[in-house]
Amino acid sequence: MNYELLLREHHLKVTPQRLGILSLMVDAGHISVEDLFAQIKQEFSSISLATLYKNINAMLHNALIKEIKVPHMKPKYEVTKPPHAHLLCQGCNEFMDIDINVNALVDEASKKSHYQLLDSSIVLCGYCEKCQKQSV
Amino acid sequence: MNYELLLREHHLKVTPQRLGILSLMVDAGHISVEDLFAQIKQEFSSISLATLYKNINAMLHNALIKEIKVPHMKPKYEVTKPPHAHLLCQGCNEFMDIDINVNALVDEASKKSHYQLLDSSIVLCGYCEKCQKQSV
DNA sequence: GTATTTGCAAATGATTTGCAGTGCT
DNA sequence: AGCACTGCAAATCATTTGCAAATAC
Repeated sequence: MNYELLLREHHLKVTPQRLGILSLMVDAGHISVEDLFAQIKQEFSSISLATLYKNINAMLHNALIKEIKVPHMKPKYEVTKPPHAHLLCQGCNEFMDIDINVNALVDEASKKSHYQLLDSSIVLCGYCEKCQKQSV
Repeated sequence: MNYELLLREHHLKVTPQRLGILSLMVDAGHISVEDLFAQIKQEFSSISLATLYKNINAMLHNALIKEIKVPHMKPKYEVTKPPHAHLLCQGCNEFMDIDINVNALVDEASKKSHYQLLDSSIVLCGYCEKCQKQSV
């Protein structure tokens, strides 16, 4: 993925810190501020938390990235993708996208409520295959 | 609703503060810590924020109530109900339950992922009928 | 060259903790 | 009686802000 272009398309100047943030975020899929800071410090030992927060906010503002609020966890951030749902394993904390038909749900909600729906935030919680077996 | 019984069933002692919290939470449907504190102070002028937080955490721990994390807003709390979805209007901040078929979505996700799914957190965002008209 | 971004330090805001006194069962 | 709950004050943690120096365009 071309992160320079991605930043320019969203009217943000290209800086090494921002390229690093995007690259780590894409690699991780979803990442918390804390984890992102720990990882990016390995590349830019001088980066400050304030810079990280400012950049996350700038990217949120331009919808380059999206904040996902997860029950009982710190918020996570992902580079914006088409509507999808998330799965959280309460055993091992695995957190992943799942490709299911979100549209059907949104359409139904829209019809019933007469809302014009633009965005969805869906997290399904439970236990992954591995953790189900271990908990027996 | 019998709040005393509800507390006892969840192994929590009955105190006037807790009865007040539950009553306000049920009346509001969903409420933030801030709003809850403002409202409960009218009844118990001496209640402290620390007590409110401790009680919310105790009730969360026993699954008497549930935390709902809403994009761009402070978390809200509701007394536990059967699985459902939420609607948020980005114009007027109306926040409400919507009765749609969450099961279909959960089943699909479960089949695809082999997760055992126990809980869902669903917020759909957009504009209510009124706000759609006003924004023209 | 100008405007924006960075990194630091300090400020703010939200939530938690420790403790002494009070209330529930 | 004994343990849990309350309220206060202080502590902690996450995030934001102001500012001077550095960087992007």
